[in-house]
Amino acid sequence: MPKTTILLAEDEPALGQIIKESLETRDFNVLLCADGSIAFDTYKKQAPKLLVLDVMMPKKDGFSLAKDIRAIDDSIPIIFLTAKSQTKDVVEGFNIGGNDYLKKPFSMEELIVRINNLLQRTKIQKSSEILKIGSYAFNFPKQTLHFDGNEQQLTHREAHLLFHLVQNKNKVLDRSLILNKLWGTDDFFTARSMDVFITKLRKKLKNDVSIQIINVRGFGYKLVF
Amino acid sequence: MPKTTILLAEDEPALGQIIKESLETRDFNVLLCADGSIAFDTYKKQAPKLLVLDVMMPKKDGFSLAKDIRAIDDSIPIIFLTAKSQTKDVVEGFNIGGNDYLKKPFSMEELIVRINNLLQRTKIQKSSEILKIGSYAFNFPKQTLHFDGNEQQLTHREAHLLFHLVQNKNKVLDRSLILNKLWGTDDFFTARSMDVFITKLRKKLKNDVSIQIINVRGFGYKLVF
DNA sequence: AACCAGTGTTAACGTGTGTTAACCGATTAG
DNA sequence: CTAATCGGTTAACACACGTTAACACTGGTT
Repeated sequence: MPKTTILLAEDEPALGQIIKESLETRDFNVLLCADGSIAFDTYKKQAPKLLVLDVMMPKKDGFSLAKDIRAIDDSIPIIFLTAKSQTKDVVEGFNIGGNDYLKKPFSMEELIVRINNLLQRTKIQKSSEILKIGSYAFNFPKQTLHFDGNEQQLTHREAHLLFHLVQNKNKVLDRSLILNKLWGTDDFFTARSMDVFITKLRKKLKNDVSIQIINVRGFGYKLVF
Repeated sequence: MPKTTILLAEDEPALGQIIKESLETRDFNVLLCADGSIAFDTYKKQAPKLLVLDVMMPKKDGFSLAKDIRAIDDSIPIIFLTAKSQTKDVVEGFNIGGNDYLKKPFSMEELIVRINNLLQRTKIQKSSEILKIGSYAFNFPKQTLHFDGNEQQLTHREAHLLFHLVQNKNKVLDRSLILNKLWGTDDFFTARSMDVFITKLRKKLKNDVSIQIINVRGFGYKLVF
């Protein structure tokens, strides 16, 4: 079993090193970054499984970093570390999409417990990799849709687009967000391409009439069922 | 829209009452229980959506209670409250299957943020939220209006405007308020645009003559039925 | 190398939504 | 009574999106 990689963004070298070593004794692979902007590059290159971000850092702080990462990845668990004890910051942290929040000083054991808790949650989500969409069953890793005993195969793009729609069900999924995430750019052609895939998904989901992919003009799409 | 019910198990009456009242001002329905065994009975009878449990309580403590509830329900979010600051307890809390852990003293705002965070994660589908408007059935998430078996599709703007009218039924819905909320600005053109949508809604609701969107000159509109 | 099947992109055309404009009636202030 | 304002209604318009099909690219097979 390969080690789980954790990205740790902490500007204070001494503290960062201690946390890194502690986590490594627990069999994690730790990428220590001294600043948010370095962390962002490292994130893109190394694809860690979890982020531990200090809020106050030079150049790019933890909140700003989290915001950028959330724009392209809304499932990776994020834990904030902070010396601030104001509730305001906790609130902001959760609003950005952080999953947990630890006030300094904290004990290593507590950090480890929270890391394991979050990892387990995402593991459970992944193990129940079959998502229910109305009377359909959507197997994301296998890229299949089941309805009433029959299976249809989805393509890579179809599956990913549907996955994001499901994750944001009953919420409007922003057009440019998904374009940037799946296509990498948001221009005229990719937008038209996306329209084509929406059409394809609607066709493949038409057996259950209670499922709808609703367009919100100028914003994006909303999956409801 | 029914309120979300939260079960709060806290043996100290003064603290329990304060938390209860604070949560109630945030529009939660709170079941306050003075002990774990009472809480367990209440849980079974009332089926709350989330648990906030004090760890140290007479008769039956929070951990023991959580263990019993987890045995029959492994999805309900659990938040532990404790005066203990030992990491050992945090660890135990997560092991039992708690989702979050707050050390006393904590700020109410922080508790509320964590509650909302957990609820959002396990959000129950609001898609079954069907509002009745006279003899119409209005499904807001699906943007549909049902009357006598037939369905009409509403556009995004129509649905939102109608939603706000319904939420303020029999009350005057302020013009500029709704303009700012739906359009973002309140100028001549958006105001005329809104008039057009009022016309559209009146047309789509004309099957039931008892429904009226009444104009209050200079103020706004009132939906009555 | 030629072929094929599968996937995604581009193109072309059609449809729907929301904004703007124009014209009208109703209400109210002076 | 008259002018000014507000809202009601319809239609024209621009543009975002829907749909279909043709096209191009990829990787595998013969």
